[in-house]
Formats: sequence, structure tokens, C-alpha cells
Amino acid sequence: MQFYLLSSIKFNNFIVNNKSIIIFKIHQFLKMDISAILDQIFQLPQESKKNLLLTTNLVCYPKGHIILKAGKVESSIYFIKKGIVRAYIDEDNSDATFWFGKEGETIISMKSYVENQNGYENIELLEDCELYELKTADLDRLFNSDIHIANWGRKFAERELIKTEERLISKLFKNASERYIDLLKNNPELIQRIQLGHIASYLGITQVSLSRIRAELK
Amino acid sequence: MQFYLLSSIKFNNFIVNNKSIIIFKIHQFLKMDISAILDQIFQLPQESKKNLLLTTNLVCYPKGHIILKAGKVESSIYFIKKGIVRAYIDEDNSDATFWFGKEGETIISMKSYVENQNGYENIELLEDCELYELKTADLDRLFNSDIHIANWGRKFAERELIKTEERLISKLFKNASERYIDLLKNNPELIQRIQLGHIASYLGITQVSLSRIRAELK
DNA sequence: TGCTTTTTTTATCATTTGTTAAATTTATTC
DNA sequence: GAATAAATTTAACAAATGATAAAAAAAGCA
Repeated sequence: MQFYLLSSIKFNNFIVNNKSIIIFKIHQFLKMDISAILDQIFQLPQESKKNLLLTTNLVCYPKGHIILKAGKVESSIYFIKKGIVRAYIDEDNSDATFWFGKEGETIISMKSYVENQNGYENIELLEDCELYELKTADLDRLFNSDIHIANWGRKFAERELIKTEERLISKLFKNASERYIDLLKNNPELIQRIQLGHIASYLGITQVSLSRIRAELK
Repeated sequence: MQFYLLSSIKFNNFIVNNKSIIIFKIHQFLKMDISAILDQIFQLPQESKKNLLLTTNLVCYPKGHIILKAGKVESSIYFIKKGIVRAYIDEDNSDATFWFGKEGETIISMKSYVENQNGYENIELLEDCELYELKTADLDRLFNSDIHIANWGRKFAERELIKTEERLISKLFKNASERYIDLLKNNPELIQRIQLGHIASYLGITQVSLSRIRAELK
């Protein structure tokens, strides 16, 4: 067995030399398989779950890939097995991030799906991703033939609605610093995994403002 | 037939005497019956619609009534036949309005309904209201027994989600003036029917800021 | 009608957030 | 590992929004 001794390594902004005892905080983000993803939305009967599972299909795309494009009607939704993504709207000369999705979450353009109109959001993969793809045509067929799946879809939309309403309320009535602290508390992985420019946009402030807030918290 | 002649009446901030030709802008907000309300969410088959109709019950409450209270699990939802309401969160010494409902819309505490937890919002009637009440227990029974109603409920949540997400994006990336102009364009009745303090809160600004914005637009 | 209360506006000053540009740090590439 | 590019921080000033108080207007009521 061979040991590689480093004279010093940089870890979480601290320089730690090789004589220190290092307690590693493992940043391992576990994969989430399709069965667990479906279950967390709503526990389906075996038969229904099987039908839903049979229509999904594992696909992989690299970091940077745009999996869902503004200005078109999308024909698939995706469940995230591994990786992290952002939804953003094209602005004049920058872009505006309004949602992040990580393992277990669902990528869908609601506007496009529900209203059969062009969606307004792009979805970009911020890491290499493994996704379960589900065709909206298959999903519609299942919604119309299986009451459990219909209620599973209802629960999904209801839960997303609560999350979105809570973010709206937070943005309406809290200041930028409070919103950042809330994010730090409730979603620390996002801040670890996503660059601060996107985080700032998600909080509805500029990157410079976020940097100032972070400096004040030190 | 008898005529009542008024020497002058006050109308839309203008004093108009009885010799003037008055072009009335009728502020008549039509009642919306339950059948039309259900249809606008999703066209149900006759049989399903009948089942849903049979479980609703018309109730009336006066302006100022709090029909849904924070800190409890609610057992009913309501469809608005006539009137206008606001959802708000109690703050230290004021309150924060984050949603308005008018004819055709649905009053529900999603948090309370979906998670069976205490809701965070109060809902106050801003006018005398006529509402169709629907017990959540009945609704659950229908969701689990009628696939069309389950999909109707899914569509409802999906549509609400889109509206809420659009408001979030608007609050994240537009300034107060733009948001006010959007509201003026897309929901002029709200500004006519609701006092500006509540409108300001809904836009996520103070009443004083809204007043300033209105002055600039003159 | 006149009185009282509530809502809205106006004014002044404080605070927060945005803008621009440069410096620094971190990541990427050859 | 050095060079380059990208991300983040810092600084200085501008603009937007908040807080408080007072004035004006509108609404409610006896």
C-alpha cells in the first residue's frame, strides 16, 4: 500500500497541513433511483407503479447541456437520478435563474405541458446528469387510464405549488439577507454545488449584492 | 314610474351634475355559478360534474369575515360565486397580503390540505361574498373514486402552479413599477376593487412606495 | 350635513440594493 | 506548472425602496 503525502491541502477555505487531523465532510450526493423518486411524491399501488416505471427511460447528458428549451412545446419530462440543474429565462444580456432541481426532483415546463404552449424556461445541466425520461404523451395516457397515477400527478403539482408559493412569500416579504440565510439553512447543498452567480439570481439579487451579504455574515 | 333626481353624484373621482351626459362605466362584477367555475378548470363528463356539484353548498358571509384561519387544519375549500377575498400572513404589527381571489377562483390552504398541517394563511372577505363550500373529506372521496375528478384536481393545481411561478419570476426580476403596470394591465379590476394598502403588499412594496409609483405614472 | 375615522398622498431622510470597474481568487487548459 | 479564463470579492457611487410623520382626500356614520 502506498501513501501520497501532501504538504498541504486546501479544504473549505482553510489551509490544512499534513500533520493536522482532518475531519472530512463528505460531499457525496447520492443517486436516487426512479422507484424512490416516484414514492416520495405519493405511494402508488404496485401495478400502477410498474406501469409508470415501464414508460421511463434512463438517459445521460453532460454538464452544460440544455435539456429543455424556451419557445417550444416539450414532449418529455425528466426525473433527476443524479446531478443538478437550473431553470432560467433569457434576459437581454444575461439570464435569470428561478429554479434549481437536484436528485429526486422533476424537470418539467408546466406552461408547455399544461397549456400546450411554448414554455418560457430553459433548463441547463449544471453537472453531468443521469435522468429518467418520460414522454408527456405516455404520461397523459397514464393519467387518463389509471386513477392512482392521476392522483400521483395531482399530489406532485400540489406539492410544487406549496414550494413555489413559499418562495413567492419569502421574496415578497423578506430582505435579501434573510432569504440567503434561509437558503443556507434549508438547502446548504445548493450553495456548495452551484456557483454564486446563479444563487444570487435565484434569490432575486445581483451577484455583487450576494457577495456583500456573505461578507457581512463573516 | 318615479324618478329620483340627484343634484350631483360623485363618480370615479369626478363630481358630475345632473345635466351632464354621463357615460357609465359599469363596475358590475358578475356572479359566477358553480357549473361555470368547474368548467373553467377542466371540462368534466356530466356524471362526474353532477357528483361534484352535489357535494357543494352555497354559503354567504359578510365583508370582513375571516373564512380560513392560520394555525389550523381546514376542513373546507370554497369557490367564489360573488365577491373578492385576500390571503394574508400575520406579521408583527401589520399583515402581508400575497393572494387575491375573485369570482370563479378557489379558496384553499394548500399547506393545510395537502400536508394535513396547520396552514399559514388567513383569508379575509373584502366584500360580502357568496361562496360554494366543499368539504375536503368529500373532495378526497371523489378524488379517489372518480378519475375525471382526480384529473380535474390535477389540472387545477397545475394551473395555480403556473400562475404562482409567473408571479415569483415577476417579483424576482422586475422592479416595483413594472409589477404595478403589469397588474394594471392584466388585472385592472383588482385595483378598482381593493384598497391600495393591500395591493402594495401583494406587489411586495409599502403603501408609500406604491403611492409614489402612481404619482410618477400620472 | 357635519364629524370622525380610514385611506391615500406627499415630503424628508435612512437603508437596501443596483451599477460599474477593478482586484483577487479559483478553475481550466495547454 | 505557467498562462489564461472564469468566478468572486471589494470599492465607490447611483437608484430604488423603506420608515416616519404630516397633510390631504375619501369613506363611514350619527
